[in-house]
Amino acid sequence: MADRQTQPSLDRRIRRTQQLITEAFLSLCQEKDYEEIIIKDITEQANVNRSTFYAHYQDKDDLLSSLMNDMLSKLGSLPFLPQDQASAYVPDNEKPDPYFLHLFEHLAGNAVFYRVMLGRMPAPGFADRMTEVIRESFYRRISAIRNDQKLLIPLELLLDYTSHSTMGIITKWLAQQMIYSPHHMSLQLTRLSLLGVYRAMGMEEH
Amino acid sequence: MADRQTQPSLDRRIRRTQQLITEAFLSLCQEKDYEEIIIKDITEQANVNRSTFYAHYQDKDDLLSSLMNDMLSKLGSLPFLPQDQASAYVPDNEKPDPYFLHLFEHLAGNAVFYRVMLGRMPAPGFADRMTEVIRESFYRRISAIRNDQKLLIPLELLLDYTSHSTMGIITKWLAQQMIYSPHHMSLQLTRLSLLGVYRAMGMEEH
DNA sequence: TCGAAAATGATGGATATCCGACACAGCGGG
DNA sequence: CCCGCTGTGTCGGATATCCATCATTTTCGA
Repeated sequence: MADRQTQPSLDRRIRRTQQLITEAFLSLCQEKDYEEIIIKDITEQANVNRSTFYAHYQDKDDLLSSLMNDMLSKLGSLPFLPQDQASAYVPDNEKPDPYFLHLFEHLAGNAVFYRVMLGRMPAPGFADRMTEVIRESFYRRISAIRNDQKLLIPLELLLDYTSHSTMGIITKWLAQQMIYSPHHMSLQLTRLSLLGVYRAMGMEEH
Repeated sequence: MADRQTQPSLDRRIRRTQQLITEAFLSLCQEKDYEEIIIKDITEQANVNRSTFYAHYQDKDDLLSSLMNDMLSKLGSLPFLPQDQASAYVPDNEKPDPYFLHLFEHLAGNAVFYRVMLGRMPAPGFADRMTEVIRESFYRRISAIRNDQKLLIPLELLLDYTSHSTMGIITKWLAQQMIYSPHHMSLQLTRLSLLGVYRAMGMEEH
């Protein structure tokens, strides 16, 4: 079950059922404490037979764990480049970093999930794991553009700084019902990065 | 297939599939002319296998016809009384007639359907059939409260008058994106009725 | 603490839906 | 007119999901 999202030919029925279960679960998480939610609630909300739930998940904890793993996997796979372009990104005050754009679009498209995990619940350790995934993405970003030169700031410190600041912005944005668009948020984060982080990473400015 | 809505124990899979197909179809009707819509479009939009479509409907026309029949049947079954009350309604300037409230709630809950049928398409004869269903409801309403007394206005005229005026209000409301709530609309229609129609029907005023 | 009710986990048989494929019809272009 | 492409209607076999049921566990109130 852990490789679910990597099976492109998955029967549409499976995908549909899992989507129904996921949405029902997240909806219930918005109304009830996790411990209060029972399987019967989920399957009724999802309009799915209870035995079907067990065909996909072992129990409620497995569902939660599966959702978190799936989502963090997607989060960690966000591309650094625009979808229609192969050239490297050059930092620019008027154009959002593509990674940030993908990030906020991803978050917006899964807002209920992230709001529940980071807010209402919150899921144990999820925020930490998410921060780590973002940190890892930044690390891969830096590795792709720096081979030998010495950073202006110790790498570990830089990664901690950027991942936590990014998480802070994200959490606030979600809590405030995403009143700014993903494009706006990614542009602001790009500008904040241009104040120092990009330079610390050794990226040339536009 | 014609008795679909009268089968309370219908397998949830069937209900779910039909709902998916219905929503996909209506969504496409909002974007394309009816003649341009092909079965393949519908099943792709619904994320349902094409053979599944044929398990439920003979063709596109059968789908449309079925939707119209289902909806008009529901429209014609709207209750005259509030859901929590068995006593007769006494006309009152501050309380909406329960029938009107049910009517507008029903319309609001199925706004996409009605907007497509009465606006974007429009479906041949649908408006006339809908008017007839509403007219029939008014007729049943009058029959329930009048047995022997003579109406102030010929019955046929009264029914034509009220059904067409109701339809006019409904069409305008849907076209204007339902900016007023169902409660508001039903209260206004009640007040309009109090200006004369209820009296013509022989109802005592509050 | 006990008992009843509710929830769970599992199972067997039925069925709705899936996929892939085929024959056919319709359409547009050479 | 022929050909290729697309959509349709149909079909057989596979499978995901359904329902009802049962045994067990958990929960809750007296």
